[in-house]
Amino acid sequence: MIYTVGEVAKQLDVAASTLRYYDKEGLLPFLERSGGGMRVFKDEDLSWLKIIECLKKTGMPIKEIKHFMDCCTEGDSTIDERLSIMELQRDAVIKQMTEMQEMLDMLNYKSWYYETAKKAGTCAIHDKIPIENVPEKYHKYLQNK
Amino acid sequence: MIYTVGEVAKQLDVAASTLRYYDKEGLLPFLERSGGGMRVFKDEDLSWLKIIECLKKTGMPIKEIKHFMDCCTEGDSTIDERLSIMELQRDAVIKQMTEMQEMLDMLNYKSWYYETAKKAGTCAIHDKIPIENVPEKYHKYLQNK
DNA sequence: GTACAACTTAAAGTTAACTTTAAGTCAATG
DNA sequence: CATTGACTTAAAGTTAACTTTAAGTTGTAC
Repeated sequence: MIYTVGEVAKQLDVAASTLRYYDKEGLLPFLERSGGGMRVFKDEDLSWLKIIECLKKTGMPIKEIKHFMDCCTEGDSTIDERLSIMELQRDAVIKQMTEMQEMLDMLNYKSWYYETAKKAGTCAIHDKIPIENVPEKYHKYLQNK
Repeated sequence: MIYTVGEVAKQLDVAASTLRYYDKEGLLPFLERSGGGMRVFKDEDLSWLKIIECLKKTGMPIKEIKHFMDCCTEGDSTIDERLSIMELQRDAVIKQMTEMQEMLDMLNYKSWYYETAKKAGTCAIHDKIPIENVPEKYHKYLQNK
């Protein structure tokens, strides 16, 4: 199967203009054109778009993704570098997830805080709750004035 | 203890200009000033900065953070809304973490892919590896041409 | 073969979140 | 009380990642 830019955009839920922009920035070296100059996407190109999406979603800037794609085009001499790029990105994601978990913990505390305030009808309740009534996991968020 | 903008910037590892920008955008309604017009941060203000940081790191735009801070200033009549903001943000973070895990899985596959290519000296090895030698968890990334 | 929707390009515009600049003021030190 | 580093403001500048525009071309459906 082959697809136009609009069809691929719909499949991946991105704007067609975004795919054209990626092409202009050199992210899609695999892309071929029809006789009339239209972009022609093949099924295997969707795999490329998925790895690009993966790098983008994990925070890699367009220029670095281009560098990775340049390595892919260059061939086997860049295997080491590509492995290194993937490992570094994996480590970055693990770091991001660790931070996300910390943020989630804080949001859980804040949800508990406002649930408690809601039941009491006022945030002032939090000046009166004895520490032993605050779940242990939230102790680190309590202010030590 | 009280702190200047520069001291707080150093403590939280952000630029002082960023804190001034947040102030200008209305994110720091708790901030007081010295007689001479200098920003004065108190210890309890750091807790505010931490929740702002949490919302920011989980992708909330400045304008929405301002809205949350406006609610905080308004008082107990906004408890429901603040609870709702926290719960929605928590759900958003859970979604982000799920996606992150998928991205991590793909990066792990790609790392394996390039490790294998590195050992063989060529990416072409991947056309020759029988599917039973590909770890099960990576099967979903294999192209079905 | 003629509509017409979807494609093409280059160039300009948009948005968010800062960052920098310039000109001036504050506050701690010797 | 002068120096000096850190602060103040408003306004302009920066950057990334698109998005829109305008003018024109392609390809499919009737």
